[in-house]
Amino acid sequence: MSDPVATLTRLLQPVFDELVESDAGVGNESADPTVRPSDRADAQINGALPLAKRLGTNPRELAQRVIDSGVLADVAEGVEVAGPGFINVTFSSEFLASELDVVRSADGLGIEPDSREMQVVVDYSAPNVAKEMHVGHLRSTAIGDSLVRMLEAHGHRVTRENHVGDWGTPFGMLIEHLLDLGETEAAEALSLGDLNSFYKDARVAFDASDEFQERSRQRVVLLQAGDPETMRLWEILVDLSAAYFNTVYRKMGVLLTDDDLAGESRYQPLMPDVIERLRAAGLVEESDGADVVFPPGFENRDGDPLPLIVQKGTGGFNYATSDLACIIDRTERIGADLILYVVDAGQSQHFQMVFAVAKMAGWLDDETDAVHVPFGIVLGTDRKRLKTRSGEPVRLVALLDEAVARAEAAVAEKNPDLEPDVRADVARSIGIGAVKYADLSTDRIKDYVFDFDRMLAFEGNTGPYLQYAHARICSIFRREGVDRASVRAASIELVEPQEPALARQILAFPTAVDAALETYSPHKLCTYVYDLATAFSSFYEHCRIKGSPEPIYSSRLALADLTARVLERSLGLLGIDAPEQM
RNA sequence: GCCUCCGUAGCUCAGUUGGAUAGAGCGGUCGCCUCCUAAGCGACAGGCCACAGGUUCGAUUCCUGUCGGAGGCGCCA
Repeated sequence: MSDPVATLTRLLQPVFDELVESDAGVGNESADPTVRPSDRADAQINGALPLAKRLGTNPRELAQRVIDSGVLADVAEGVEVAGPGFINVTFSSEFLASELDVVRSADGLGIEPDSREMQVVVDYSAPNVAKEMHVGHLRSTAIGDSLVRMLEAHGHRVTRENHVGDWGTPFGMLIEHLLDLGETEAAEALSLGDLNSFYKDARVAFDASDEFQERSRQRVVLLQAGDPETMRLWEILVDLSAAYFNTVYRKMGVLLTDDDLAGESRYQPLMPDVIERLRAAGLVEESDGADVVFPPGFENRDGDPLPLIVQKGTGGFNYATSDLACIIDRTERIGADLILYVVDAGQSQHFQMVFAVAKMAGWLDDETDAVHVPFGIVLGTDRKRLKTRSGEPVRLVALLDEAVARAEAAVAEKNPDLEPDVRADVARSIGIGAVKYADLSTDRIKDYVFDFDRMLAFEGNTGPYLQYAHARICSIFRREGVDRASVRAASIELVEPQEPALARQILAFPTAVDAALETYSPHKLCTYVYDLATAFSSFYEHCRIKGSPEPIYSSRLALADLTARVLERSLGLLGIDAPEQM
């Protein structure tokens, strides 16, 4: 780990251990040095206070003993005891420069693979076949995509699973509507990406005609029986929808492909086995005609035990059964150590119950964990759930297209010299990046306000600001006629105050990724990148590169290059492009 | 009624597993382009961290309660 704050912790841990061991009376529980970034110095060591309490000594004296150990001499140029016993540390420029040398020669820019390589399954996106993707799918897709990228960067094997809704009673209606339209006409309508009207028309036909309803019910029976002709028709719907989803995914620039499709239909054959195994474990009870499992600790509104229904009174299976089948499949076939469900917060109790039952059945344990990664809803500027004027969900593509169009207009205005085809690419990167960044940059558990003006304002904590910082650096090298790779061996000299500040921010990169991954919160990485871009902008204003004498000139170019690499990598982990000009 | 999540500057949000004087951006006021992209930088103003207790040397952070907002609560997915 190249982060100097982490290095400090590593250096100090033996010192704190020694202090604990030297006092027989306090047990051998280790003491955390508690090193934190500080606004009064580069870092502050807080661990002396609680330890002094345990040892019954004066905290300032203890802090002085920590300093007297001498371990800070190699990394710090300023060390002082402050307040009740804090130790303020200012890193030496030489130490920071040597840490930068380590980072810039490493592919991971400081990121290192986890000691335990895990097989992780990430369940995200999950649109419905023959239904339009809307804002609700934006969050799951963007957050899941970023988590996948971060997990892979940490050396884990990641299986993406797109749990599309491709099964269930609505398909009787959809297939009958397909037949009524005629296969070729229906195929044309669906391939245009107009899934909304297809679904709605089917619903209208269903509501208007008893005969249609009856046909639909018959069709569901045929579908569940695996009737070949019905399956063929069903596959048309699935394939056309998947093709449409792919156009959206390509537009968004996420990793999902057809290989990641793991629809509900895939788990249908596994359902009876779920019931059998639950029965064998003695977990199934009969309640009001349904087969259920009562996980402890859940109650309904009357205070009675709340069941997870695994087989309906009609004999059919439901969502819970399917989720349990998924868990079995993912742990036993894929060998998952960890399963992430990037699904809205409203499903929280459902997942808690499913996981509880899976643990009762022994499908999940300490070695194999399942985690619900919940997120809040997208609000309009009126603070209500984002909808169109007519009250319908906003189509995701409409949202993305408008963001790109607005970005294109802004680029045309701010940088009219850009070649038209370059401009289109840049506008796409900016527009999509702005939408994703707005989604990823706040704590996912909270609802957030979707506001084009804000996310595309190109100022403040937005995607475009970050991309701008990166493009600016690329521009420096273009203007100077210097190849970026050529400065990577140059000696780095940190002179002006903005230079060590930028260095410290660069070195904090792996810590930021760790923190984001620890709680599956991409916004922590967003906060980091924003701080990095800010540190660079400040450096750029105060530390002139062009015309500076050597070795300052090369040093600053090296710092700029490294900043750009970390910016690009960080944005990459968020699934956001870093254009070279804008 | 029970459960979960949320409540921080006028607005939108951070706050790194309890640390000193709570930070950004937008909006407001004021500076900075004969100079590498001003899509920028610097400064000022703006706070009872919803409220009340508790634990602690120390609480925006942990616990309890109250108020306010959102969501969930047996055969939809």
